[in-house]
Amino acid sequence: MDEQARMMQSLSGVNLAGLSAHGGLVIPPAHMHDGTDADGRKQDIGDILHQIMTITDQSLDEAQAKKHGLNCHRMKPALFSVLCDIKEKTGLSMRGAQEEDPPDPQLMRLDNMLLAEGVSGPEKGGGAAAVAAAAAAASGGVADNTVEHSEYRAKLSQIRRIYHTELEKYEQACNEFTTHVMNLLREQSRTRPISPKEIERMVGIIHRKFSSIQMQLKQSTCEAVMILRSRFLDARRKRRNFSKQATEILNEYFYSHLSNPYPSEEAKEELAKKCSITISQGARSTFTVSQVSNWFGNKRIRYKKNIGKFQEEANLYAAKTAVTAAHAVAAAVQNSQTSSPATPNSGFHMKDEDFQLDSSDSKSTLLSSMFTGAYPTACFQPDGRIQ
DNA sequence: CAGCATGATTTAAC
DNA sequence: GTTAAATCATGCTG
Repeated sequence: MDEQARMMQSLSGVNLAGLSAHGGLVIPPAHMHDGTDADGRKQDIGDILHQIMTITDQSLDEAQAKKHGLNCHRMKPALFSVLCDIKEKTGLSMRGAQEEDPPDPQLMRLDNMLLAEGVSGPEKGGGAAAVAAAAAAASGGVADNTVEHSEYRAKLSQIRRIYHTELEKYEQACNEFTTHVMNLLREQSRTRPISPKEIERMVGIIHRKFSSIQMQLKQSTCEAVMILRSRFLDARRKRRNFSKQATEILNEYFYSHLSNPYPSEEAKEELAKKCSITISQGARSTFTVSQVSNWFGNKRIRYKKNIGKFQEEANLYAAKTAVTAAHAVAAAVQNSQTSSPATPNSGFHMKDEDFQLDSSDSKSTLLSSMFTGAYPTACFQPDGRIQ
């Protein structure tokens, strides 16, 4: 502990004779009235100071004996209070520099992240919710309960455990060390002037040191979580094919709206809802609108690029839709009503000008094809010709 | 393992 | 904001 050495250094520089001028201290006049007497006292004080200064150079037993001697010295109380006063004065100048420092922004960032990831903060309940939220956010709102997800959760709780045990260890070590230092200082305060404020300051220093170690722990924990996230929750890396049922629903819509395969926002929501309901092995528990958009975007471009390849699929779904439509018509007829099963929306065209379309609705095309025996092939051709 | 299928992302146009 | 188009990265199959 070089605190002691520093103190001694500061004390050694104190010229007791100049104290009144320097530190505003006044040696009691009783000791000053006689020059010889004052000289003797000065000599005495110098002697005491010398003993204090050299105490560290001596062996433990010797020092102990010297300490005891000094403690019992008749000048001790007076000198002690003088030294305390000097320290108080010098302490004033350093107090300004060592004021409460503002919370470290870096540490705050780390804390916030750990809290958001569910590593720090409340146990399981809230933490798990935060994890689920993070997972959903990472995979574009898809809160799937897949195998990887539970694996992710397991790994995260492992990180969490390590983090907490380490944190506890640090806290314990910090407390132990603080107690130790405080005891040491309290013990020392019997022989050298140590103000409570000084102890407080020392505790602050220790805590800062330990919190910087804690910050390293938090930093590496954050890194671990980031790595885990990128490995498990990056939707792009962990692409999963949609279930057969979901693809079927989407394909049905696509081929029955081949002339205008652009579902509205409501239609997308409807499709997303329908696809979410479908359950099959490895299926997602939710199906987002953006996934529907992605699917239609991919489907349109891929269909357009190679209509021939999709011909068979188109026929298949056309037949399927035709059967459904036929049932609908049959039901309508049976109800002896003349209303049409579908509302044609004519006069549209593809976003791409090259794909100008016929004015007939896909459903009416399908219905008429049922009776002619021909399925609609492509409603839009790559060369832009109307079919 | 190669090659194709497919969901997601990026970029640029509107 | 949506979209087409290109591209990426992974899943699947022979």
